[in-house]
Amino acid sequence: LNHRHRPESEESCPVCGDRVSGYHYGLLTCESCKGFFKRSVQNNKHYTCTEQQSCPMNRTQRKRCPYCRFQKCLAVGMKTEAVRADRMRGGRNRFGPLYRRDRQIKLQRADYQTNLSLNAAMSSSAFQQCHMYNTGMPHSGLPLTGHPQEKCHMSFDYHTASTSHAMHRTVSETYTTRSTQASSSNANIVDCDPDHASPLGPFSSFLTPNFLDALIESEQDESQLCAKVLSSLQREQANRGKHDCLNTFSIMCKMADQTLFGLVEWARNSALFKELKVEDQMVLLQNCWSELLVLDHLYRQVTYGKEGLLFLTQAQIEVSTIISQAGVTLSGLVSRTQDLVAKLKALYFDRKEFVCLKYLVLFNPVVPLEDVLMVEQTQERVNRALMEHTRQTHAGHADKFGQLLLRLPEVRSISLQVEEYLYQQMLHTKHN
DNA sequence: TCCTCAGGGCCAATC
DNA sequence: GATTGGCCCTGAGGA
Repeated sequence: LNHRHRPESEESCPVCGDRVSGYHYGLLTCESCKGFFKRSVQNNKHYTCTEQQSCPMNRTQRKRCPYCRFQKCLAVGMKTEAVRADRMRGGRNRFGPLYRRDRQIKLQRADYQTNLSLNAAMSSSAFQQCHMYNTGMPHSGLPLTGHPQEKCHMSFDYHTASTSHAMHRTVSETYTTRSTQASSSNANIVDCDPDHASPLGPFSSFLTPNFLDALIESEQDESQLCAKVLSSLQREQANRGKHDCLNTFSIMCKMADQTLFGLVEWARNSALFKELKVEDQMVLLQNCWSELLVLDHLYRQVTYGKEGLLFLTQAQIEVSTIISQAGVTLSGLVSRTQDLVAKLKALYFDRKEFVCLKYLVLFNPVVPLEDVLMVEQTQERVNRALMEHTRQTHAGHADKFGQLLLRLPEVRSISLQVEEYLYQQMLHTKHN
């Protein structure tokens, strides 16, 4: 058999969904995207998108927009530095160990999947089984006895990445290669794109008086985010077949999974965040990923949720249903979160305030950083912007600024409980 | 020493 | 003429 048709080729390409032919430039992709990525980097291509820079990417439409295709290649983790500048053929590159680890992870995941299928068949509680699997840690193949805060440097995998460990993996792996490649082809391509060029650099828009407006403008479109999460769920369901439907908890976990990727992308695309060194970016993200996730969930509930219902993309799930199905810890978490949602609703929590809180959580100077000053200054600027915004838009509610800041410790507390819960599940599943 | 597999190149097909 | 994508060649590293 040709090596391009190994068992792993059963997987679909994270860029276009076509059949995977092997590891190419950092992860499993199809032959077509491999070639496209290679040509783009070798020829230093800079494409432009005639639409909204969010063109659909699948086997039939991948040729329509090279800009979106290349962006997707980068987003899923293809590494420009794996394209050889000297064009030397054959041999191995320095990603060999990464590919080996990734294979091990996939093997372990397959083992877990098999075990869980057997367990599920013997258990009366399908919910419990599915919920343990979908919290995702066991199949990540990471050390199970380490401290929760232990930093893991595992391979980047757009499809398998889940929850906390995967977050560390995502942050670590995505950044490791960039940090060592100061003159990466990726940077060249983006920087020389006339559509992205700015005489003052990427930070220029934040030198304007409308600091908060600049922050909001750089935010991802909410409907596109929802569409991404939804299409991911649909893909997942399509892969499972009609007799193996995702349950409520599975859906929640999958959504959290996708949301995490969205949040990492949000941070990485932020002009303020890009000003930091890669090492600092990693430290900040690893420090606050769960808070960002909780905050994102809260905002969604405040904006779209209804009384007694949990908003999940396009479906409303009764909170009481989740609490009745979940264990003590999880139902407690859901209740605490819903309490906080009620408080934020009472404050008329809006999108600009949500964005400010996200930046305040991200730019947290508590953790050890090289450029603490920049992080502190950003936090102060966002603080001032939030204060100014609440003063202008809620003149009758003098203390709104203070009330919003008081919610952050609660977010932190819930996020720590979420992490703790996930690690418990991880250990529980391992022992079983 | 042989085998593996992820690089690059080639070229017919397609745009 | 440019781009795509499937197939083949190459060669470092592991067994």
